[in-house]
Amino acid sequence: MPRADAFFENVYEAVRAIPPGRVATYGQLARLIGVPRGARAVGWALRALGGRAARKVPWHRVVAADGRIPLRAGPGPGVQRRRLRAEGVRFTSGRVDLRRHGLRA
DNA sequence: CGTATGACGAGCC
DNA sequence: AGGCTCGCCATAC
Repeated sequence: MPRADAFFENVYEAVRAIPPGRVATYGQLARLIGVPRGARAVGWALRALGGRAARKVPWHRVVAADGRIPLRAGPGPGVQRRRLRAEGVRFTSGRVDLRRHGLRA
């Protein structure tokens, strides 16, 4: 059972569960870990992700609810976009096509 | 212990 | 459609 401070771990675990070629939104992840309104907190957790730990977590598969990539993400939005593209994620007008790559049940 | 901050989201104007 | 404000959650100070 989850410890009280397992929030970050839960976030990372949820992100790790995102298959290549697919993306999830902050709010969606928050919901998966049982905190429906914790989208911002999820962002906090990912931000706390150091470069070292970032190697184990596919943070680039996390985008905003509208499919757009936050400008303050990781090393830079360009990196994230490039990585997603490398996984076959399609972009439409700078936005990820969530209907096609969104995390679905 | 109260205030401020932030890789967000939904609602309103 | 686009932009602004308020609300939520978990930290930092």
